Amino acid sequence: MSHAWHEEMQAEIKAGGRVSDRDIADKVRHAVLMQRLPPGTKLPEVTLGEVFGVSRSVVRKALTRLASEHVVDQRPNQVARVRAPSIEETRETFEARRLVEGEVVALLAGRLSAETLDALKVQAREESEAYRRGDEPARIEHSLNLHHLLAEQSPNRVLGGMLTDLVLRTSIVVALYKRSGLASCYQDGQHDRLLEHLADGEAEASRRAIHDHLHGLESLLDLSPREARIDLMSILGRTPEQA
Amino acid sequence: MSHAWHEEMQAEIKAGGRVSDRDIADKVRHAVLMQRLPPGTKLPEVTLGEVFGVSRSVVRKALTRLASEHVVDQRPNQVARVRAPSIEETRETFEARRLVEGEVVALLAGRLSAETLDALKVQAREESEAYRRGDEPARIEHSLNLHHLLAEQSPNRVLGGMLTDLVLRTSIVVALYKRSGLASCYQDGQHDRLLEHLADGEAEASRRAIHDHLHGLESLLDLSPREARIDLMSILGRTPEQA
DNA sequence: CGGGGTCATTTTGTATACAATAATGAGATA
DNA sequence: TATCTCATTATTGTATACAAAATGACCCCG
Repeated sequence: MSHAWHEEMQAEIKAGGRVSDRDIADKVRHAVLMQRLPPGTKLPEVTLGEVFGVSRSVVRKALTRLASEHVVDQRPNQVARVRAPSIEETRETFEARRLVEGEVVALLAGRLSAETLDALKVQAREESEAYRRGDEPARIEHSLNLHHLLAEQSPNRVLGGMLTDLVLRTSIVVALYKRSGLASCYQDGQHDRLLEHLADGEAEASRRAIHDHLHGLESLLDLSPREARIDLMSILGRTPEQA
Repeated sequence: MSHAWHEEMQAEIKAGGRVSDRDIADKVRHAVLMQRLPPGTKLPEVTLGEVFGVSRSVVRKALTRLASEHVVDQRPNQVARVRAPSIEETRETFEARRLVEGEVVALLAGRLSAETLDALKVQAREESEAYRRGDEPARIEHSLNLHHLLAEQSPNRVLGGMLTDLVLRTSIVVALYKRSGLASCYQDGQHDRLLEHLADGEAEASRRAIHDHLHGLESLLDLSPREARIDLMSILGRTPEQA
């Protein structure tokens, strides 16, 4: 674990009251999303416990939760690590998300209340503004909020839950495989177009918009199998940062 | 928890060696599927621990795992219970499964090896035979095996994992909402038809076959909202069996 | 210089003790 | 008789101790 993140967490802890396993999971998940904890990072139970001021029991539950979300790799008798999905899994995650999110927005088209539509627009605008001023963390945050809102609003809650999971997994692999040159994966206007179709009640157009959006996002990644960055890393045992 | 199940488990434990949280989760999951543990059944940690001869630590992990699979309801400071999905959730689960399993079989059409195709046919035949001789538990087992095989063979492993989850959840609600008069939810020949389309490489026909199969299955359930069996049960605090 | 094995260290797995919270039931009161 | 209160009990939440396993370093030997 990185020392910067370490101290940041401890500071936050002092302020608040007790921390639950959910709190820990939230913080770790967020750190992974923000690339503060790169894939392969070890997450020893005692260390995490010290960071958050709780015992291993609570940490273990948090790690188990994160493992069920595919954020962390938890194998028997081994320290948990931030997961590093393969290139193949990345493609499959995108395919799955296209299927599920496409269906969700198709179901959602024309059914959104004015309030939620406004909330979605706010996130889209904030995202675009964050992009313009070069604030990538904020940009990611707002993009995530937008898709998370869509998942929450899904008339089909089961599909909504699956979508929440897929949005998380997609974000992780985007952070992992983003072309090194690229500063951001922002695609101008795509969210706005989706929102228009949703407001107009055009189910199939909404589905297409999401498909295009996700295909575009995937195409911004470096998924060339030759390099096999991850495999090399794990094979060579190069662990980004230890506790 | 029922006493019959209780003793059965203890007997099994004596035979085998140590039990892991995964073992416990497997056994409980299976019992739920087989309706040995009806929805709402309390699952106190100490009791389960005694049954399986382990301490609460292991039981807790097993319960957490089952909760992430939506088999069990685990709320803070309350005893875990076998989940009782609502009628609404039942419909949504079926809808989600149609989407996902439809896509999986479409991807799978024409890509199955002769061996797996044979394995699938074996399960279909065994299911039909179990139905004919009135062995409902065996019938369910083979039907589950068939769909589980499909999920495992999915070229897209992410979709495959989601399908595994949905097959489980569907089975639970089928057990819950099966029309009381019906002895079985077997639909003659539907699995065979699907297998034919898969062998012939007809993706869209396979998708339709699954859709029909699942619509048919759903129509065999008693999903009339007036009765609201579950809600009544939970409101009246009627707990099927205590520990 | 490299391979392999042994031992100390680290880390997880499990059980248990105690604290905190929720469920239960008895008894008093209207 | 119904209901409210409060003590009792049952159950989960958390921390800790010890066992088991993996890790890593070191040394020996080829």
